[in-house]
Amino acid sequence: MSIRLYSTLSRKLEELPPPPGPIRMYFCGPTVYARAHVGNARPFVVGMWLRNWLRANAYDTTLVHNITDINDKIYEAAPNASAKLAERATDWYLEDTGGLGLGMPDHLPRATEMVPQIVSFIEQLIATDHAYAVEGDVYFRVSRDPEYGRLSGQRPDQVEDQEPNPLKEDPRDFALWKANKPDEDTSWDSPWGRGRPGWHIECSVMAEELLGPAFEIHGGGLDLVFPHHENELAQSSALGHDFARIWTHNGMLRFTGEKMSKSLGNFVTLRDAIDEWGAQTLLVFFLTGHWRKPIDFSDETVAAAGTRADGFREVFRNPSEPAAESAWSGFEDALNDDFNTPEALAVMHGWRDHDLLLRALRVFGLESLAGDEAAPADLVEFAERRKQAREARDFEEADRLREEIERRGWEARDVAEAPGFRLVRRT
RNA sequence: GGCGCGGUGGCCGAGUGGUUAGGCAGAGGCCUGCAAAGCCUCGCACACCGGUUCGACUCCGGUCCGCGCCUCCA
Repeated sequence: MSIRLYSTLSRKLEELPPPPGPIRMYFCGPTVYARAHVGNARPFVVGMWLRNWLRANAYDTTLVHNITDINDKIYEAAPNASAKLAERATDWYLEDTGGLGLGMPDHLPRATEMVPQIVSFIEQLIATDHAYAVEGDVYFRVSRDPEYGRLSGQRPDQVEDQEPNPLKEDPRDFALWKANKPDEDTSWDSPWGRGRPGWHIECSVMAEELLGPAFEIHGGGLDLVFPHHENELAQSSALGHDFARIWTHNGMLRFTGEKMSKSLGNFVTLRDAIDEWGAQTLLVFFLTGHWRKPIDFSDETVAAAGTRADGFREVFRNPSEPAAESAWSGFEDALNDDFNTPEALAVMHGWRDHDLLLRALRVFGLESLAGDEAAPADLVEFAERRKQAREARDFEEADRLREEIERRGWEARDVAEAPGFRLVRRT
């Protein structure tokens, strides 16, 4: 069975070419002006998992995940000090996503590293009449693109009115380059004067610089379909580039009934979530929902994911039972069919074969579930004493020791095999 | 107003025109000094109303409800 993914652009499942591809992927990363929240992690996680799965299937893959470090948001958050904030927030993002234990994408380009390429891209758009410069700004001419709206389904004439901007020929036009303003501490030289790139152009440029003018998959949050991705597509199409063939948009993370977002204030930072629940539980949590659907982040749903993670750990504490030769295909089919992780999880729960389970967990960066943490020496000693107490039928002492161990966050289990007990970290 | 997604058993969550999803929680049992873990057993679920069909949770139409985008947003 070949691998298929649902594409927003075609509104249907698209088949990937056979291995080794190549499959080049671009997943939209964050604008760095604050600590990332759990919802921001979803595209990162989905992108890394997809790359893992493709590699497991002998694909040659390249994953680009950008850092947008030039943006209105950053200037607003730190007037005259945006560069410093962007740098710090970039470090946070790398640290927090790194904490998930999934490794890193192949490239993490930053907008500030590609300004010359952005300028040259804009020059080409002007030269072909797809853009126009006015008073130090440059705008994309939406009316030149008869296909504008094909990704999002938005019709330009139906888009709600925006704040009027007298410099624009048409209110739907969007900025490619913005003239430097008083509170903005970063700016670059350009044919149109000092200034900096607009929002969407950096993604077109970073993607094409690293992946070429035509690549396989472009991912990102569902909230980026319009206008961000629509505009990326318009910019690149204007130069005759195919740009991305398959557009994957992950569903939003919901928290307290609504999309988790900084502007609504209903968010939990990724770092806090990792501290509270652990990376493994968080990853299993993401696994419980299909990537395209919204997923609810709540104590109940995350705790349930934690219990599932425990279930997998438990499998490795018990002897491996070889699975049928066909066992893998259920897992494979689930992931090949639009990367259906809830279905894949269901298949995995039936497995008692260590090698097989480990192979599957590896796809999701969860191979660490296979190894138990060693207990502190003093707890091992408690467990030894508990064992002796039990042998002496001093059950009061034995129970006291068990409670002591539990107070320290561990669980004492009596087992038949040597040494007669097992210490398991409680999660 | 425009574009789009969804409503499945206590909760999460796949899926299919007619056969068990799976997990979490809960009940009973085996095991245990008691536990824990594990194993076994247990749930007449598919928002509502019409229609198509021999038969629909699954297809079509409508209604209600929820969510996302149209403004910064993963």
